[in-house]
Amino acid sequence: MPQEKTNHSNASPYLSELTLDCVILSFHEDCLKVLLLRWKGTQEWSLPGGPIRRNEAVDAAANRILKERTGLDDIFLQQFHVFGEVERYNREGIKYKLKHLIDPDKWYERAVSVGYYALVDHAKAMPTPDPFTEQCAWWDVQQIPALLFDHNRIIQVARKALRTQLSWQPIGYNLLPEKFTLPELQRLYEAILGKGLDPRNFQRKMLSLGILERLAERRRGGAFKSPYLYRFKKEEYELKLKESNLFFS
Amino acid sequence: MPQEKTNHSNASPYLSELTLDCVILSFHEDCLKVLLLRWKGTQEWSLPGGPIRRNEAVDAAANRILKERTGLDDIFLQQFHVFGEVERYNREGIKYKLKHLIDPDKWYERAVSVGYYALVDHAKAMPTPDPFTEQCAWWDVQQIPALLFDHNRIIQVARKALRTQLSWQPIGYNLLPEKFTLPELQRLYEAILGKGLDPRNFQRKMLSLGILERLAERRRGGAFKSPYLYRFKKEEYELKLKESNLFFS
DNA sequence: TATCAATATGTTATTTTGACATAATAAGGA
DNA sequence: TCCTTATTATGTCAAAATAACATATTGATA
Repeated sequence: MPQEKTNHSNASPYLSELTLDCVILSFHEDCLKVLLLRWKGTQEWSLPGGPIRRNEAVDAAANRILKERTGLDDIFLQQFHVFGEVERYNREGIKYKLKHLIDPDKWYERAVSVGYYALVDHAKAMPTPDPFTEQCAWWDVQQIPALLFDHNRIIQVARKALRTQLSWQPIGYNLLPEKFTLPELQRLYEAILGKGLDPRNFQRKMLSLGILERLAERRRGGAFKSPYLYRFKKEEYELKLKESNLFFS
Repeated sequence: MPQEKTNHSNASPYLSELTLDCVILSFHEDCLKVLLLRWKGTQEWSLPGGPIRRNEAVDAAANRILKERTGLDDIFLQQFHVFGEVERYNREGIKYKLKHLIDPDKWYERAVSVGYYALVDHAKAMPTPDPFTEQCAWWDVQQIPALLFDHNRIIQVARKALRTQLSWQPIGYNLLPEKFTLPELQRLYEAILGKGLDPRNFQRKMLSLGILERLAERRRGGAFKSPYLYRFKKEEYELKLKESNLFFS
């Protein structure tokens, strides 16, 4: 509902008050990784993100950024929180650190940010910097440095939202390669939940969801018993994603 | 992460691209009610909401609007979705319907809206219109008319989010009076979930959460056996609100 | 005091969960 | 070729949670 105001036909093709930040997660070497960008001429890192075009839906902008930073399309991308504190964006320290890239006088007064998280296949993603940055790399979520803006907090909130999602929706479709083993899936769950799980109980629970298909193939190459390969049953998986209500069946 | 742009020191004290909408719910006569506003000189209804001040956090704005429309403070208010489609706000039909209130030339080009829901005590809320509206009233969620903007959809999404919340968090602290009976609580759950529940199973499950305290008092006045009154144990309730992870205990 | 409507309450079978240990296998090295 | 080692696959049992089900009690009213 609007307050009356002037219709300032802004020349910029971007919204000036709203941005988004993407917590893009992958799973590699048994660790959760998050994609970060290093700003040109600095050692300062931040989340991928950016402004929203005036003719672009917010969800579309999130998909665009995911595509630009990883080359990936058609990925499960979840809004999880709006970061709307007044001082989250415009802080003198940041302006100073980035003044060689952005004129401090042209800094946004304030930017509210919509947080998204995405889960992608580590092997398929092609990390790509944006015009302000010169490096795009995966960081172990356990070893993230101090980031620009409130991005450390955004990652914390995303991880909590992801843990919550895990409790009533399946996870893993985009995070794992098409074929994977149950121990791999278990390690993914352990990485997200931050704790170990019993393999027997894990298998029982996972299989009971009815979203996994065991293949005849096994994985070879390790110095150990060959594990079976599994694949998600796409339809059943999507169905579980949509359901979501557990209480009182 | 900003694109470089001009720092247009906007004269308006409000953000021009971001608004919020509040789905304020209460429970009365065994039905879920939602608070709606009727615009001056029209029969058009919409959700409470509005713009965000430039020096105000988004969550603070939601609390302000809740306070302005109901007189209530300190209520559980939950962000549940960002509505960011390009055409959701600026549609010719709406401009025309409201042209006697807002100059169509001064209409926002686009407004992204953050959706919040709140659960309030029907008896304590004082429905109060805002400057654009002349009536503020409770509507049964089953009987909502066609609303302005995308507000019907916003209510649908809010109700779904609420059902999901119900599955892993307690509900009812602000929705019910301080003292209430188990059948009342059950009817609240039934209204939210849209289905009947078995009273014996409901009681067992609710009591097992450890957030209810049975009082010595009973409610008098009905032509039937006096039900016991209960009260939420605030601390345990807040704890349950914070926990939230159910999967693999 | 009889009736009525709503409330309070308990049992059982089924399902789900959590805790727990061992045998099988593939590779690599002796 | 065989032994070692790391990893995977798998089953049982007790406890807890769930779903399904019906009746006795009470307070007001007629």
